[in-house]
Amino acid sequence: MLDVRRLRLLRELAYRGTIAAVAEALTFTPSAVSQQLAALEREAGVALLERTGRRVALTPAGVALVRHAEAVLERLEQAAAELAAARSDLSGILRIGAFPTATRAILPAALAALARSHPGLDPMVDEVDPAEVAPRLRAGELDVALVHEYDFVPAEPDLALDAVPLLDEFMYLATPHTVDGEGDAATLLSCRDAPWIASTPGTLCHAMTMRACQAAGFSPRVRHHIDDFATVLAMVAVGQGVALVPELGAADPPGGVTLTALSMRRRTRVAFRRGAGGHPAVVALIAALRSAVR
Amino acid sequence: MLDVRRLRLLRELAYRGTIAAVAEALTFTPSAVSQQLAALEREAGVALLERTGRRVALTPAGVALVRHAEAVLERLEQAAAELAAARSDLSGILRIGAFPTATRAILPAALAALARSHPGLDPMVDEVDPAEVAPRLRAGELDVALVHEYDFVPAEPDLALDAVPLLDEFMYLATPHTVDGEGDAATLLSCRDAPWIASTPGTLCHAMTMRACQAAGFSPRVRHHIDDFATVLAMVAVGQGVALVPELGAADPPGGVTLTALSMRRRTRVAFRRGAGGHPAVVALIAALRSAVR
DNA sequence: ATCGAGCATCAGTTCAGCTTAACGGTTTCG
DNA sequence: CGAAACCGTTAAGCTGAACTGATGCTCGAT
Repeated sequence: MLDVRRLRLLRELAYRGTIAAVAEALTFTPSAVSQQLAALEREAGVALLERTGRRVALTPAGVALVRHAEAVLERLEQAAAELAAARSDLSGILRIGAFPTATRAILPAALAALARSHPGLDPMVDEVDPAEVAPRLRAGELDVALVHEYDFVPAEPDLALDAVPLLDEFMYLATPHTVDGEGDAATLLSCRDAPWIASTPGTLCHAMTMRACQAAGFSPRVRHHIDDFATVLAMVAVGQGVALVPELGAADPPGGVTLTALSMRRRTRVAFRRGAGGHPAVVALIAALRSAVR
Repeated sequence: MLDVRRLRLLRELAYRGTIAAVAEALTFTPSAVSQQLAALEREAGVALLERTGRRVALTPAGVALVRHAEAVLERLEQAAAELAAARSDLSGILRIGAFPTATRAILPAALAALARSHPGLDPMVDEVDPAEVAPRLRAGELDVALVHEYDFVPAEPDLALDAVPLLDEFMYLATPHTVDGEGDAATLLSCRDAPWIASTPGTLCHAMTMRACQAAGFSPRVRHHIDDFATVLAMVAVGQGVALVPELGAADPPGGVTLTALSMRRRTRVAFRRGAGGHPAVVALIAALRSAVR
């Protein structure tokens, strides 16, 4: 019988590309991963890995096996969820990943609701950029995560993960009040020469600002890199630049800031390992999140 | 993550009912099985087994988990089959279970065809009564098995196994020639007072004879217990009794025997572990069997 | 040409899981 | 009603699988 732990390593290799990365993700040494994958190949009787240069790549047989591994792991996840549902007391640790805005705007109310409905559950929050969510969910470092995607930065689908929608927001262009008034509403293009405030490079929000401007036909001149939208708005208010902010980040704008709704939207979803959608803790958290965003 | 080896033990327990039987089937000690199931329960966090008297029974949660175990094991079987199909050379041992008549009437030609088409494959035949096939397939002691079922002895469906039809035969009533002729054709009922020849008690064929007679309204007086149908017919020929024989067992009847076709049928099928239907060795054997029965 | 990154291999160690042995409870049979 | 057979559990000890750490090799980049 094929060893499921080894199949898990193979699946992780399919996502991460190198044995070293798999080892780091699952807190093993590369040596252990290499040995286990070699054992899997011996079991399989077919080459699963191809040594290309100093890396390894999956053979077609390896890719095919990964698909089976996904299915098996999904079903095991489902079984675990059902067992958890069968337990009368819902307790234990629930590791939640969330992007900063959600941590501030949604999670407090959601965790309060969760504590009321399921006092035995022990939520642990990690601030994680959506770009890093998928690997950490797969690796089991997180159980649930809040992620978002922008019109210009669609999330690629992940066979190992599943998600349900939570929130659908407008994006706003934040500009400082000008003394003489602007007459027309601000547009992306009208800000092409203004200094911009974006998030830290490498984050999804940073990519969103860059691509939105590029789609409007220009490359923004970014002066500040700031992740917290409240801070961003404060900077906009004092004329340090313009910025794109989502509805959640613009809930309580300071004076001196004009918010112009754009047609761009941001969709927030709750992601989890495929098969874990029936887990009572996941169900409970989703319910709490929904109640928190009304 | 739930341990699949332990899930396999749980599934086996669902079929066999006692830990001792599971241990024997998988060649462990009862102690090992007990320890592993205890570990599984600890992992699950829910009671899976109920101690009732000196036995154990599955709780509802245990039954539910077995369903997941079936699905996981099926998918693993499928993955193994696909890997085998990816191998250029089809080699290795193929363990075949067959009931005696099939061993004699079908397998020689089938194995010859198999050896021609796949010389690298190493078939090993075990004579196994259909009643014992299911556990041995599940336990992995057999890879493929020829089984049959009679109208009166339907095989109960097994979630862990799959099967494809191979052969559909008439059953014959074998009676000795009488000197004065019988006028009418013999019927089951006309033989109610004759001595009967049946198979060894405990086999499917034995059950078939008993139930067919009971359905006709009488209880047969069994004088001989003989499994080989050629021998049975020889005994019928010398007036030692009457018997029910399938078409395959009556291919070359000796003189002195009258064969009367009945409306009863016997269906022969090829069984294998669910998910292994795509295994190239299984596919090859089924093709060889089909060619052997024309 | 040299250095770093990445994978494979080997030896050593640790721990999960097996066996053996012994015990307690339950059913069955004389 | 007592004894024996059966079944499951627990404790103790041992074996082997799997992980770590060290070493070597190959490829690619500076």
